[in-house]
This record gives sequence, C-alpha cells and structure tokens, in this order.
Amino acid sequence: MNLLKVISRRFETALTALGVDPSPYLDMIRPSQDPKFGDYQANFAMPLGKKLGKNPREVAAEALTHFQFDDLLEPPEIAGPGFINLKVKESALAELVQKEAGDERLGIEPTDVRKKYVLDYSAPNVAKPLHVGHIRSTMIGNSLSRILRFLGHDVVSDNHLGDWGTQFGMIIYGYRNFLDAAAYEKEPVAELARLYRLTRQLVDYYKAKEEVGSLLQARDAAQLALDAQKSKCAALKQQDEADKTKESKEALKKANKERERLSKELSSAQERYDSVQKKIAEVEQNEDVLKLAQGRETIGVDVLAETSKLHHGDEANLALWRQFIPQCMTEVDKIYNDLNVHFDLTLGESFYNDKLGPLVERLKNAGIARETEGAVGIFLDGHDAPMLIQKSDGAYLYATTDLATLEYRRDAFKPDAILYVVDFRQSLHFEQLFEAAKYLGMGDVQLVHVKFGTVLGEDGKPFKTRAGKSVGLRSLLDEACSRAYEVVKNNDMNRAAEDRFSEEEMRETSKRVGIGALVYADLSQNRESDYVFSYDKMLAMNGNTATYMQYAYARVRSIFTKGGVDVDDLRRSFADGRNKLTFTKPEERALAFELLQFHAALANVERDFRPNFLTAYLYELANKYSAFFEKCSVLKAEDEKTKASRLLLCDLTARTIEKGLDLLGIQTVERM
RNA sequence: GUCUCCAUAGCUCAAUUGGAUAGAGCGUCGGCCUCCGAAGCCGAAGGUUGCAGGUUCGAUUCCUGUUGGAGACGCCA
Repeated sequence: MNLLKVISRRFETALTALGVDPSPYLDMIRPSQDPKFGDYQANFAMPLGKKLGKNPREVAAEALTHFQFDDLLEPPEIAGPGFINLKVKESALAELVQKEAGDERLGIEPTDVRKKYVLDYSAPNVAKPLHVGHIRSTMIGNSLSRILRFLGHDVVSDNHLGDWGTQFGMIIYGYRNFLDAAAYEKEPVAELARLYRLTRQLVDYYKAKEEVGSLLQARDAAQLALDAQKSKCAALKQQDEADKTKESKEALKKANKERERLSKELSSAQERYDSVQKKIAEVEQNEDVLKLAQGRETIGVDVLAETSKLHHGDEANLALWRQFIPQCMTEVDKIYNDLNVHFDLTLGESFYNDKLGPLVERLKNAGIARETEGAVGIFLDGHDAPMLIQKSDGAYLYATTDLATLEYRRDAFKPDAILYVVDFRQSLHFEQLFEAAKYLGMGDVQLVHVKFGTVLGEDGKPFKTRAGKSVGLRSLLDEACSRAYEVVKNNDMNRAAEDRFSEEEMRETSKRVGIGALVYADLSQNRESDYVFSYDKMLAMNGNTATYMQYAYARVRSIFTKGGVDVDDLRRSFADGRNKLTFTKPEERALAFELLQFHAALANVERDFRPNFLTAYLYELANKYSAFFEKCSVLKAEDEKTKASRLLLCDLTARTIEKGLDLLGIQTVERM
C-alpha cells in the first residue's frame, strides 16, 4: 500500500475541484522530514497562491474544503506560510498495517505500468580475476534486477562478458609458449591466470622499452620548462616588490599559477617515466622472466595476431578458446554464487562476433556510417569525433559490439528500456551509443546509462594496492567472512554450551554477515559518487550496515522462539478479528508508520535506479524497531491483546527486513 | 584546448529532486545490561553546504562566474 499515492489522488480531486490543473502540484506532497509536522506534508499552496494571486494559507484552506480525509487522516493543519500538515489516524494506520501483515507481498501490489527491462551489469573480463572495481556494477545491477522484478516488471538480466578481446590473444600466446603442463593439469584456472599475467608483463616490457626514451625526454623537457618558469617567477617577484602595482601583482600571480601547472606536469611525466622503468626493472631483475623475454621483441604484434586469428575463425585458436572459457568462468561463477547474483542470460561479446561485419555493411549502405581516414565511423550530431565502428585494419571495436548488442536485444526482447550499469567514465561512449541508436530507429526504447563512481584508494586515485595490483574480489570476500567469523564466534562463546553454533552454522552465519556487510556498504552509497575504499568501512558491522538489519531480524526471531509463538496462528488471529493492532506507546506508532513506507522506498529506487534509497529505508526501519524494542516489552506486555499487537509488529518488521535485504541480494540469519 | 561530473561536521557519506531548525555512521565525551540479544539504546559536542553573485515566498538542490579535485575526448574496452 502506497499511502502517499492515495493521498495524492485525493488532492488531485480537491485541486481539480478548485479549477487548477493538479499535475504539477502532486509531487509537492511528500513525507514530512520532521515528525512534529505530521506524517506527510503538502507544499503546493505557496506556488499555487503565487499563481492565483492569493494568500497561500487561503489557498490551502480552500483546497482542504474539497479534500476528503476523515477515514484516513486527522484534521489537516495549515502551518507557516501555507504548509499543509497531515497526520494519519491511528485507526487507519492500524488497519493498513494489519492488511500488510496479512499479505504475502507485504501489501505491495504489482505495478499497473508493467515494463520490459533489459538489464546489463557486471560484464567482467573473464580472462582476469575479478577485482574490487567489479563489485559495484555487479551488486547495483543485481539489486535493481530484483527490485524491478518484485515491483512487477519484466526483467531480462544479461551478463555481457568480456570473453573475446585481446586478453584471449594473451592467454593463447601464453599457452603456446609458456605452458606449465603439470600446473595446468592440476589447477587450470590458476595456470591460465599466470599465463595471462606473464604474457601481459612481457608485452608491457617491450612496450616500455620502446617508450622509455621519449618519456625520459618528456620528463627533461618538463623539468626545463619548470626551471625557466621558476626564474621567471623570481624575476616577477622582484619586479613586484619594486613596483607594487596592480599589473605587477597580476603578472606574478599568473606566472605562479603557470608554475604550479608545470610542476604538476613534471610530476606526472616523472610518474609515467617511473612506471615504465618499473615495468622494465621487474622483468630484468628476474632472471627467469628475463630469459623468457629474450628473443620475443615482437610479442606485442604476435599477441594481436593470435587475437586476430581467433576472430577470423582459426580452428586451433577457437578450440583453445572453447577450452579456456569454462575454466575462466568457474571462479567467476563461484563469486557470483557467494554474492547471491544471478543472470537470466550470459551473452558475451563472442556471441556477437558474426553479427559485426554485416552490421557495418548495413550501416554503410544505409549511409549512416562512412569511411574516415581508412576507418569506418558514424558521425553524430553534437559530437566532434565520429564513433568508430571499424578500425583501418578491418577489426571491430567496442562500439561495434555494443551496437550489435543493442539490435539483438531490440529484436529478441522488444524491451521498453535497456539499463547499462557501467562506470561513469564511459558516459561519453553511452551518449554516442544512444545517439547512434536513434539512427537505427530505436528512438522509442528508453536507454539509460546507470552510472556509478569509481572505487578509490586512500590517495584519491582509482584503487590499487601498494604493489600496484588491484585488490582481488576473492580476497575481499574471504577477508569479509573471516572478520565476521571472529565476531560471530566471540558472541557465540557467551552463549550457554548447549545453544552454541556448530562449526558449519558458524561458517554459514559469518558468510552471510560478512558478505552482507560488504554488499551493503557498496549499495548504501549514492551510486554516482566515488568512494574511498577501506577494509574497515566496507566490512564494518555496526552503524548503518547490513549487520544492523540482520541483528534486528535475529532479535525478532529470538522473541518468537523464546515465546513459542505460532506465527501462522498469530497472523490468522488478526485476519479473523480475534486480535487487533493497537498503539499504547509512541514507538509502536512510529514503527507501524515506518512499515507502511516500504512501497514508497522501492518506488524511489525505481524512479532513479538507486538502491541506496532502499538501504536508507531499511536503516530507518531497523532504527525504529530498536527504539520499539527498548521501550515496549513484547513477551512481558501488560496484557495478551497488547502482546499480540506487538508480536504482529515484530512479525511484519522481520518480514520487511528480510524482503528488503533479499532485494539487495543479502541474506538474513535466524541467530548470529 | 573542449566537454562532463564532484566539492556538505575532524573522517566517510546522506539529504525522497526547490520546502520549515541540513541528517547518519565512524571518531570524541557522558549515561543505560538481576529486565524479550549491548552487533543495541539515550544524550552532548561538532556546519557561513568551496568562494562570489543571481533567480524566488523559500536554494545544499536551479542559473552565471570563480577556485580546487576527478574523468572523458576517432582506430583500447
């Protein structure tokens, strides 16, 4: 039940009766930010008063004469410049909450504007291990998929794997040249990862050797420029001290700014130089690797050749590729399993391989794409550079696959909307892609780049460990579980011996708690902002965390266990009128009202594709429950009626938390 | 050089899209377990929302300028 919607509809009637078009004003009815202003507030009287040239308070009063409220609300109050404060009647509130408690779907009716969504998320490059950066796309997409489904939409989730790029050229090259057959026999995934890293290292090595000279020159040039600017600044400073005019001051300021810019340029040139030096040193200081490097000056083009052969249907390379893919996927799938992530489809880039050539031909023939400097591109309105869809060597690009994917999805699923849960740095690419989609006649499909920010290290740069390697998702998950294990075990020690967890229960519990914390930490962030990675923050277990909600849930469950409550009978007793929800303390009412806001929270998520509206709601709910828990004894309530009433609030709270967490991909535990 | 995004408490982040006194967590300080689970609760301190203008009944939110940070910008994905 979305109470706000009901109230909105009634105001729609009231405003229409006033003779105004209600549509722009209905959004101005919203939950109050402060309980002293009631439960909801309507803010339309001020702009409306302005428009009608009347006193806003009068407008409010007039609207209220047409507003039917007495079954739902206390008499509305007009406050301040013309705010209308609304408070839900206790009897109505009790009735609504009872209804939700008796409903499988917690009172949330499936939407009446059912849409078909294609949801594109996760999309890792399967040749490489997943790292911390992959968690955002994966978890945001996964929770959106669950939420949209629950709201009644049709969702096709598709994992657009990177299974066809240069990385496979690397692995194939590595396999042909560096394979340790015994290791491959024993642990194929680890060996493939090693081959990838080694080949990559050697490619980088020769590239670095090629670049090192010019990078050194660039650094020296930057140094010279900076030195020159420094003396210029010194001269200008002397000048200024002598003249002390406005002009001399300006000139000095400008020169100093330029000096700062040059200084930054120098450090970035230095950084680039150091980075290639390091790559060279890493190879040359390791005898074994150096030996492998010798005589492979052409490894860069050789790797590309392997990739190209694969793309052009070379049987030997295709056979290797078919052998590698499932091996690469075992580890990825294991992580998906741990994270409670599912896909309806997994159509990687390779799936579109044979569609690329014909697509480019069609676009050329239709005059949408044309040749430019040997390559083929689509020239788009509002963009200087064309979107290239074929390289001058004939190879296809990212954009080509994306266009082919777009067409395939249009034809296969006929979606109303396609959502791409992808890093914000690809904004421009999607702008171009969506623009190009119009040329393909897809103007009626809603295309959304659900963008998210970068995971940063403590230095404010995209996250890397000190060794320069990104934190693997596997080790992050393991760390999450082991930290949770400590806490769970510590708590368990305080229990009576006969109540303690078995080792297996302990492991399962700490897995749910640890991974829940990790997932929640990501989803509770506004997806558009970058965030700084920290183990302590990602794996925290108090405050606004999944653990807090899981804890609230476990406390409810423990009341039911301890009280020997038959939940089914409890629910029935309200349905058949034996019991009735009543509020004797303010904490009960506050909790009941919060329970009613679940639908609105999900609607907010749907509007902006932002799961953090749901986490914020769950936190608020668990918070209200904690206050209720402190102030209202359940099992030792004053009388049986109050006890039953409170038990129902507990039951609905637990179910709402469980459902809410489930929609985020997080599991609950009965005890923790 | 062009374009995009960001700037909120000591730190990390919110703020239901323009609403009333800007909220949490962590950290700091002080209270609360003979009482359904203290992974909790209650309270205190902490803010010129980067800066300067503008729009209006009302601005963290919209506009202009400015400073600082991040990112993207035809043959990578």
